[in-house]
Amino acid sequence: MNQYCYNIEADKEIDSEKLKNYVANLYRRKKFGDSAYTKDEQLPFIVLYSEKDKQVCIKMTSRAKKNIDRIEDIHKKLKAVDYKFEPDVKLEKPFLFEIEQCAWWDTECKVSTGQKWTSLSHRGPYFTHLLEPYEPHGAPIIYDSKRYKLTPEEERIANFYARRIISEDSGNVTQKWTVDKVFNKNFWTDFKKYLTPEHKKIFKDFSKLKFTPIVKKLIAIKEAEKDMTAAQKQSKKVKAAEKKQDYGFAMINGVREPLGNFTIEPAAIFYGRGDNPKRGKIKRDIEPEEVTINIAKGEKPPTPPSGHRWKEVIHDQTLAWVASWKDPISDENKYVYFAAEGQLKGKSDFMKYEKARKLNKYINKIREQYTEDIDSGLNRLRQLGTVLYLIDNHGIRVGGEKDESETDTVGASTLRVEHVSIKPPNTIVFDFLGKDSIRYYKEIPVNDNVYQNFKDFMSNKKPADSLFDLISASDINDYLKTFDKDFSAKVFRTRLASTVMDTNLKKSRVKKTATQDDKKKIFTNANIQVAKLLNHQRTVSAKAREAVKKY
DNA sequence: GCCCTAACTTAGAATCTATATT
DNA sequence: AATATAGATTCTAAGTTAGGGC
Repeated sequence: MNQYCYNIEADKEIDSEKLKNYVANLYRRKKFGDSAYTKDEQLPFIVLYSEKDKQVCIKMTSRAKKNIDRIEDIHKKLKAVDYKFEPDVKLEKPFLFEIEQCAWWDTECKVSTGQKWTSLSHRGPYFTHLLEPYEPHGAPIIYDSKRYKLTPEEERIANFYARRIISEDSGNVTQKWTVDKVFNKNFWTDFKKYLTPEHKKIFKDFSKLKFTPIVKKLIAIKEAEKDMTAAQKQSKKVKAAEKKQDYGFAMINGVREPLGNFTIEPAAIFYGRGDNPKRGKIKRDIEPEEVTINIAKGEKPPTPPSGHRWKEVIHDQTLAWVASWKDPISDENKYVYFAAEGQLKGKSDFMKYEKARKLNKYINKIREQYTEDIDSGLNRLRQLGTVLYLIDNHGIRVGGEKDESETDTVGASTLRVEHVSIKPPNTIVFDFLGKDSIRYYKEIPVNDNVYQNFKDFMSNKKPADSLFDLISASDINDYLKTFDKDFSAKVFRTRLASTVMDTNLKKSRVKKTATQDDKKKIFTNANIQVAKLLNHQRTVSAKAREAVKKY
């Protein structure tokens, strides 16, 4: 992180801008009577002020070792007088601000199941729409060749659509949503709810609405940002960093850890994947009144934005989240969690691989069992065995039940007759949309029993009928629980991917003479093998995406 | 027991940013 | 200096599953 902070001792209100400037000057050589730095000798840093922590911090924008050495050298030179900003405002000695790492593999930091934490405190989530109110730009919308000035609220929503037009015109996006009928219909239905009664009367037909002036305006704003002075750019960086400093961390079990997403999702267009029937709808702003806060008992609950209150404050030690609200589009809960590098996520990631390791020990036994079941006299068992065969050998997700308001995608247990075809003598062709509507197309050779089962489960059924009609995801998981409580369908996918990675990486160990470059190639190749198996889109860049598509 | 959903993991798309190239 | 590129980061949608509630 390379950030150093000073605690502030003050008896009066602090002029934070003045203080930040004072601290910045400590890191400019002039302060110590030396000759001024040349342009490229200047230290790359920004200065942050945190009201919440009563701290002022210097944060490096480049992590180069030589810069850190120079910073530390300056700290050694600081004298008592340097710590005195004003008669009543003093700084304490600077300390290295680090994300404290709690070793989750170590007993010291053991998070027991059930109880996730013993102490928990935080600043509460950030509400962009309340804390950074929308500033209208005034560009009009065109309806039937006439210009209409929008209210700030109308304009804000129109911006969402205009921004999408800009992204699509840039050619760097994969979807052309603005020409999609359902997307436009959903957007228009919701946009009307934001229009004033007068505009609603005039704007009758979405296809007659033109966003061109707004598009132009937004592009101009972006261009202007590029032309900002260095100082303006710097001040933008400082603002973002200060926000993160104040809202982006929480104290858990006495350790300061970063949160993953500390802003409540702002209003936006809902971009569902594939043929999600809700694509294009407008996701509205969430108010503090809808947000539940989870914090330790006895800890002071965070202050909501002024004029607002929280829906509820709870103290539940079995939960890993800090704030939650209901998403109005999906009607499902959204959460503010800790970032991946923290103890909770670290620990559960560790346990995930431990489960995969355990499964690897049992795998032969389980294979023996389901191979026998594939050939069972009971149809239900034959289906269970066949689905497990797909999950185990081909990493296909188990697939849960879905209703009509969701995208029609499937997994192994929810495959329908229309998703498979048989290719004699022994090949099954899979062609279906999986998670995120990613197409899964594979021709898989199978043994006689599996082949026969597919034939049987397809016969006398309509294309839209379920292939494995006697079982569901929970049956698969129940079946796996008979081997061990830690096993579930997803553990197979983790085990399979880990095994493929391991096998491929071992190739680099075979040749002791392998160069760094060779190793890199082997690693890249191993990654590709895993991605192929798991049917992942390797979204590295637009160009790579294109290449993958062609392939 | 079974159904439902809260809570948690996984993942693609878009955007940002650092660096290489011209 | 301007532009191109690739890798990192951000954002949030879409899965899975344990366990609560009947």
